[in-house]
Amino acid sequence: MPPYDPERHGPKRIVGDGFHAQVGALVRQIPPGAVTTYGDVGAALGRANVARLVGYAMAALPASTDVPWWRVVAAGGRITQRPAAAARQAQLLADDDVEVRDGRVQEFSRRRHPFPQTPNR
DNA sequence: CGGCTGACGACCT
DNA sequence: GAGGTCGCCAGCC
Repeated sequence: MPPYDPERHGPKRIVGDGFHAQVGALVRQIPPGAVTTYGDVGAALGRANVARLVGYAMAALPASTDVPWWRVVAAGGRITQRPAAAARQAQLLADDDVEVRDGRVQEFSRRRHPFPQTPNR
């Protein structure tokens, strides 16, 4: 069997109020000029060690999404994606007046979005 | 139902 | 700094 091909079958859909949907709802709250990390989103949901899953949730977003996925970066403000996608993310961040240089969000700690931390479940 | 895939991060050697 | 382990969601075939 050939692997799943979004070019042919379209993007995965995110349905209901599962983990991916909760991630999308949180990321939607990030205003222009702010950024967050995969780990922070998981922590804001009261769940440590799910950074990877947050990354998966971003990867599953349809192209038409209203979720500002480019405001989610890796720990320390690093951009970790395929080079082509990272370039697109850097451009979108630049549109937010966020500077990315050498795969790094500049002044990362100052731009990090303060999510209200939900208690660990 | 089972196997595969995919934008991470803390911790360890 | 470079590698490996482990945690654990959700869609598709």
